[in-house]
Order: sequence, then structure tokens, then C-alpha cells
Amino acid sequence: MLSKNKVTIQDIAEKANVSKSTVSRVLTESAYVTEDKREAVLRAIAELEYQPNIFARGLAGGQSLAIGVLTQIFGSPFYDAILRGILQGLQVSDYSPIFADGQWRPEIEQGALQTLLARRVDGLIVVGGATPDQTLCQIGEEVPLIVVGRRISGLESQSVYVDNFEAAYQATHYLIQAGHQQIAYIAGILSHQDAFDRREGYVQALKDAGNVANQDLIVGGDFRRHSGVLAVEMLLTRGQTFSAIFAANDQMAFGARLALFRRGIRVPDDVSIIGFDDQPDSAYMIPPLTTVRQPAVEMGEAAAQAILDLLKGKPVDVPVFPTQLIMRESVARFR
Amino acid sequence: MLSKNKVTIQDIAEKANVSKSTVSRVLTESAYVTEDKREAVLRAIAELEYQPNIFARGLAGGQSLAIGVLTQIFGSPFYDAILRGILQGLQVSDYSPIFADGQWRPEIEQGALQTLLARRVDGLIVVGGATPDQTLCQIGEEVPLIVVGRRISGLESQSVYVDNFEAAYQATHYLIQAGHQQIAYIAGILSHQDAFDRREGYVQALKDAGNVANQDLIVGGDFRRHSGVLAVEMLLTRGQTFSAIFAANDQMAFGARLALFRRGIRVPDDVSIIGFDDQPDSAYMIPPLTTVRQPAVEMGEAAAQAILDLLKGKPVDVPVFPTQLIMRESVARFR
DNA sequence: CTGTTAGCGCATTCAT
DNA sequence: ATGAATGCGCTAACAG
Repeated sequence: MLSKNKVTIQDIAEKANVSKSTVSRVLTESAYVTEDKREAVLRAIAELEYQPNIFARGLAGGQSLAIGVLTQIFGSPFYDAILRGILQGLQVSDYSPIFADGQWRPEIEQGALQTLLARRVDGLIVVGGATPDQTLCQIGEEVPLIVVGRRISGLESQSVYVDNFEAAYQATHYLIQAGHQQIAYIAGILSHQDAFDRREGYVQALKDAGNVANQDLIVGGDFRRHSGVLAVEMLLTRGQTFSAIFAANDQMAFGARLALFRRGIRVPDDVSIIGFDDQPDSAYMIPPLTTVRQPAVEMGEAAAQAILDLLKGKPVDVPVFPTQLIMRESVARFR
Repeated sequence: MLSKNKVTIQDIAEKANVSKSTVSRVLTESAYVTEDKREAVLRAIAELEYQPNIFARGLAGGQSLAIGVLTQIFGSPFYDAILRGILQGLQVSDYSPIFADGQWRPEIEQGALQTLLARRVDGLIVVGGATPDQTLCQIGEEVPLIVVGRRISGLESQSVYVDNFEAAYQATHYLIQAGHQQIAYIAGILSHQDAFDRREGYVQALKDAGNVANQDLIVGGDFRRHSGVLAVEMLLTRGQTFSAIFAANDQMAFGARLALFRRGIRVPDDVSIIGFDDQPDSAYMIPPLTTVRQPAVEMGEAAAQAILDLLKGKPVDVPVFPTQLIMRESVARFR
């Protein structure tokens, strides 16, 4: 009850010599209002510094003008970029984002989702996360929903994502073409669909080239930098032979590169590296990281745009976003 | 109007054979209710999956149960950590965070602030930003306010921050003690108070050691990694002599280190480096970065706790958070 | 085109 | 201790 502005449409109605309804009309633009009255209202609004009470509006109109955004911990370069995109995409609209964090933990995510729904968000954007596809489908029935960084089967048209399988396939293929035979793979958390798909792409590319993926060359990581370091340590400790490393994201690629550096192994002279994401930081790798570019910010913007369209009733069909293999000097040809 | 749950207290009142008022009472715990009725109500709530309508609640009660958080672009390691702390601190409460982004741009920040206020947030946490102290003071009059990562004069007791001057002083002092004479400084954006204070600390430490800061050794950066690269390039291009670099944050320190690497300059053998923030990534620097640790997550949590206390009416007095000079192998003694 | 009349779902008086 | 009655500020029919 600390809000200053106790000005209501009633006040401005009196000041403008019209009825509350008329005021409401110019506010919502739900009907034509004679120009002079309209101006009077606008003036009164300005003078009294009127600010609509969002609660009353929500109660009466059933709109919250809020978009719920389910995140998974701030701090991940890739997801942060998506969030920035969403923020930017929403900027132009009247909707404001309400965040709730799932912390990559299903139970918490569940609660976060509830919170968002309880807040009566008009639309929902789910960024990554571990909520089962099925659950999301259900939610999608009740509220306009867009999912980013993930493909929900049954909700493809509302998913903003890249073809991880294809991208990983191409990256691996590129290494093979360059003459690499032994390609190590640092995986992401396989319970994440994208991590799973990327690994599949890697495996398939090898298979198509007549190679069977050597399980000993596949090391599990967790998408964070340190796991890239450990993965390489692991490979080296086990005495594995490999001339290239494909990491499921740039952070792990960076970690891998540091581990190699410490061991005095040159890149790309001794070992080539490919990452995934094209995070700005990767450009600073020495040598610059060859990687698969994902348009994170654009995906976020697209998600925002899509949810807005959905709310406007326009049926949306978001295209699968294209990835791009960015070839830099961290891959040596032949070996 | 898409919300599924059309269950109102009226429904559960009927199901529990009591009046709306009684239901409201057990909901708000605003008065004693006989145990059996209370249970009946609770049961009905569970069975009907009742969810209070937050709009109605807000309208009638004047509470939004929301905490506004003014951010400045996701993606900064330091600020992201603060946000995580805030989220975590709020987790245990009934309040949920509503974010609005200022993008480090005063005009946008202004709008973001308005949005938050228009949403009738019960409390406000401002993370960094460029809003004038005075404006914040005014806002502080109208709504419970906590500022993080910044010291607002006139609002010290509601500011969660570290003593940047002192920290920078100590870091510089440490370099001096180690025998360094020519200490380059890579500054942050000086319009940010903390960047300003850090530079002052650096200058003062030199002064107290009988040195006058050499303006040619101070290079302006923007807190981002690339500016660290450019700063070093600049110093080298201009032919400056220096045996140590103090960067206003770890990202620029990292950039500086990469630039040195490219030039074949060894760290710490040829040049020593100290950063600021102790970002996890800095641990991966080769050699590990000597830096000033700021407890970002803890600050976020403290801010959340503080705002909750404020809302409960407890007067809050947040302590100045301690920084810590983390000495790793990136500083060589004497030169 | 515009004023009048009802609620929206809940917290909060009042009475009892 | 509990039910009945008000009103929060606004939108949305409803009549003119």
C-alpha cells in the first residue's frame, strides 16, 4: 500500500469531464472516441501522472501483460544470449518479462512453472530445461507457449531450435574430410536433448565414413569449462590416441584447449579442436576456435516475436534456425 | 482469459461449508479459525486445486508479492552471479522476482524502472546501473529499495557493496611491495562508480608509495575482455615500459593476458598481472590469475535478504562486504 | 459515440 | 469465531 499514485480513472474522468468508460476507452483504444474528449483525457492523464493499476486491469480484463520466462540459471553464455534476445524482442511490446529459475533441476523447475502460471502470465517462454515434453505439451494447451533451445515433439511449430544432429554431423564430417581418423568427443549432459543429438550426429558421421565410434574416445562432460579440462586429462591419462577433439560446446572446448596447453600439446599442430556455439570468447582462443555457430540472440528474439504473434492470434511457425560451421585455424588438415 | 483454474474462494467456501471470509482467513492467517473448519477449507483447496488470483489479491490487499529487479544485461559474469544470489535468496520467500533490464543505458533504465513501479512491486533491488543517486533516493522514499554493487550516498544502509577503493589500493600495494615500479592500469568505464573508485585506489596506493601515477600507463577499458586485449596492444604499441598490469576486472585481465601471449610475453616472468572479481574462469588463466575476490553471489543473497527484512519492517543495515586479495602465481616478486 | 451498470476475486471492515 | 457487506480500479456489456 506504499504506492504513491492514488490517481484512478475516476479522477481523470472528472478532470476531463467525461465518464470512466470513456477514459477506459482511450486507454485501451477499444472504441472510437471523439477527438476533443480524447485529448482532454490524455491531458488529464498527463497532468495527474496517472498510472493504470495493473491489478484492477488484470482482474477486470483478464490480462497480465506479462510473459513468463522459465530460465535455467544465469551465467551460461549461450542461454544468457537467448535471454538477451528475449528481452530485446519484448522491449517493443507492452509485455514485460517475469523470470523464474529452474536451475536445471526438475523439482525446482516444476515450482518455477507453477509460480509463473500463478502469476497469470499471458504467455510462456521456456528456455531449455528438463521438464518432460509431455508436461510442456499440457501446459501448451492452457497458455500460449514457446520453447527455445529445444525441440518438443508435438510442439515443433512452437519450438525455436537448431538441428543439433545435423550440425554435429557436419562438424565431425569436416574433421574427417581434413584427414582425421581418431576424433575424440567431449559430450554434454546427455539428459539434455541437444547434448544427446549432438553426440548422435558425431556418431553417425563417423559411421557414414566407415568408422565405428570408439567409445573410449567419448568422454562425458557437463557443458562447463572445467569438464573440458578434465576430459582431456582423462583422455591423456588413459593414453588415448587422437588427432582431433570435438567438444559439445565452446566452454568445454576452451577447457580442453587449456588442458592441452598445460601438457605442451600444440593446437592445431598436434591436436585440432572444434567447439559448438561460437561464443564471443572463443574468438580469443589461440588459435581461434573452429566451431559451430548457433544464433542464440536471434533465437531469443524469434521466441519473443513468436509469443507476441501467438498472443495476437497469428498462428506462428518458427523456422528451424540454421547453424553454421565457422572454420578458423584450430583445425589442421590431414595429420 | 485463458487461465484454466476458475476456482475461486467462493467455490471452496461452498465445498467446505463456510463463508468466503473464513476461507480468506485461513489463506491469509489473519485470524484464528476453528481447527475443523480450517481443515475442511484446506482439504477443499487441495481437492479443487485452488490457486489464489493474484490480481484480486493485489487489488484488495495492495500487495503484489513481487520484487522488482533492475538488471543491466545478462551475460556479465559478475552481475550474473549477483542475480543468481538474488534468485536464491528470494527462493525461500513467497516473493517472486520481476526483472527489467536497463542495458547500461540510462534512458532504457529509466523506462525499466517505470515498468517495475507500474507493476506495483512490493520491493525493488537495483543491480548496478547508471541511474543517478538522487533519483534512487527518491524512489527509495516510495518503495523499499536495496541497491547492489554500488554505494548510494544517502542510502548507505540499503546498499550492498564492497570497498572498491580499498581493494584496489591493496592490490596495487601488493604489486609495489613485490618490487614493481611501473604498474600499468586498465580501467573500467569511469562513469561507473566502482570503476572510478578502483582507479582512485590505484592512484592513491602509488602516491602513498612516493610515486605519481603515470597517466601513460593508465588505459581506459570497458570491462569487457576485448578491451583488455586492446589496452595491452595500446601500451605495447606506444612503447610503454611496465612490469605489471592491474586490470579493473578479470575479463580485461584475461584479455590482457591473451594479448601478452600473442606477443610472446611471459606471465609472470616478464609481466605480472592482477585482476578484480575472482571469476571462476580466472582460475584457468595460465598462470592462474592473482585477483581481488568479490563475493558476488553472497551479495545477491544479502540483497534479497535485506529487501525481505525491509518488507517485514525490520530495519536493515547491510555490512560492507569484504574483498580479498587472492594471490596466485601471476605476480612475480621483484623484477 | 458515450454514460450507466455490473461484476472480476479477494481482503476487510462490520456486526453477530 | 464467523458470516454479511463493502470496495479495491478497471473492463465490458448494456442501453441510449
